[in-house]
Amino acid sequence: MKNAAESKNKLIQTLMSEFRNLGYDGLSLSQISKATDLGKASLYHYFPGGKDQMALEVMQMALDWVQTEIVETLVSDTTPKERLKIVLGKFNAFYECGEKACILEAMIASDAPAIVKDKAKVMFDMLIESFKKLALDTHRNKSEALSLAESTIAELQGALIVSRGTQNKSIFKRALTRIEQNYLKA
Amino acid sequence: MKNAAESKNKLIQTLMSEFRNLGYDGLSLSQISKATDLGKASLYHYFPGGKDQMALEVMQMALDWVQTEIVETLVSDTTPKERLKIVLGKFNAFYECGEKACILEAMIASDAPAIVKDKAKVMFDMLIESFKKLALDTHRNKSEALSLAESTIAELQGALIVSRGTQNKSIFKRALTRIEQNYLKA
DNA sequence: TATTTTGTACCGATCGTTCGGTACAGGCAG
DNA sequence: CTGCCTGTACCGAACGATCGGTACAAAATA
Repeated sequence: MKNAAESKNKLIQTLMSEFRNLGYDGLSLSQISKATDLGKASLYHYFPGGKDQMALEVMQMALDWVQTEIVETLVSDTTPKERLKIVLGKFNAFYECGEKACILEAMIASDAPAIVKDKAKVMFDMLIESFKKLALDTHRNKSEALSLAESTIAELQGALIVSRGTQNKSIFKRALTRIEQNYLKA
Repeated sequence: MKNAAESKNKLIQTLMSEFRNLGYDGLSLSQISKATDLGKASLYHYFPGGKDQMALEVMQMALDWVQTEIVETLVSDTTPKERLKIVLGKFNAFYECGEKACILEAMIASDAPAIVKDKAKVMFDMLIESFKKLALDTHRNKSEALSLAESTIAELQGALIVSRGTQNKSIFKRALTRIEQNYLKA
């Protein structure tokens, strides 16, 4: 059945949304059960490894998304300016203009299992590495490129937190604008 | 007794350290009991309001620190360059070169009580406002000053997360350097 | 019928919290 | 000085609730 993989995908997406809202510890199995309209038995049918596996599969889906939507775009063969614009648009959609938190931050900040945090580390490294490549395509030397890439990811993550904390999503919007300008200038 | 207030201060500092590590949900009363060498019942002597009150008093201490150490420095009468240097040094010390998380982020990311998150919002607003004043003292117009201030706080918060997530504190160090340069240039 | 999916009823552990109490110090009356 | 009183500091034990997780049989689907 083709529908099986699809419905599990939907399931994981729901889990991701919940984890992003509440973090690893903050999200209980009862809440998951409500959010997914599945009894605990059903949840353990799909995720025999329990909560850890749920978090891990959520992270794997996030990793796949980063790989196909962000990394591949950033190393594609269009102009740097265009690559950046596309990627920032995808971020804006994924974070819903700054209203939804980042799953990486949600896991890093809580005391999620080490294996989950390791996935987050891999993703951060991937992101920095691919933004560094972008920066290298805009007349930067290695050191400047690294700094610009790190600045990009940090501003993104930071803006999400501050936007959320102050309930002011224009902060996130301005951060995206700044990131774009950082690559265009000089 | 003057000693009483002092020991409670120490107590709150310990709580802050624990909350920063694990977030609101991740930190249990049993862990607090161990970390403070106080029985759970004793904790309710100091904090009749329970865990909520503990988090709230931690946030109040953070707010006082922000007010006296950061805001007051940023609006003092030395040169902008010097004010910035002092403040960044204090951040670097407080976050232990990027190894310790921010209490604001820890609370915002978890599902802490609304009253706790409100305190975080106040602090974010204070921080942005005072960095904006600093930016206004360096030939910026209002719009640029706001953007620079938001960028400062976002990079700070973001660098903390990325540093922690990748276990690479040089990321935090470079972020501080970038922040400094952002104010010095243009 | 064979397999996948689910509801129900549980489990031990831990959650945040409260109760009933002890130990001890300072103030005050005799 | 003695004996009593009161307040602060603290703790062991237990509370009800919920945690993450399991066993198993009925139900749905193929």
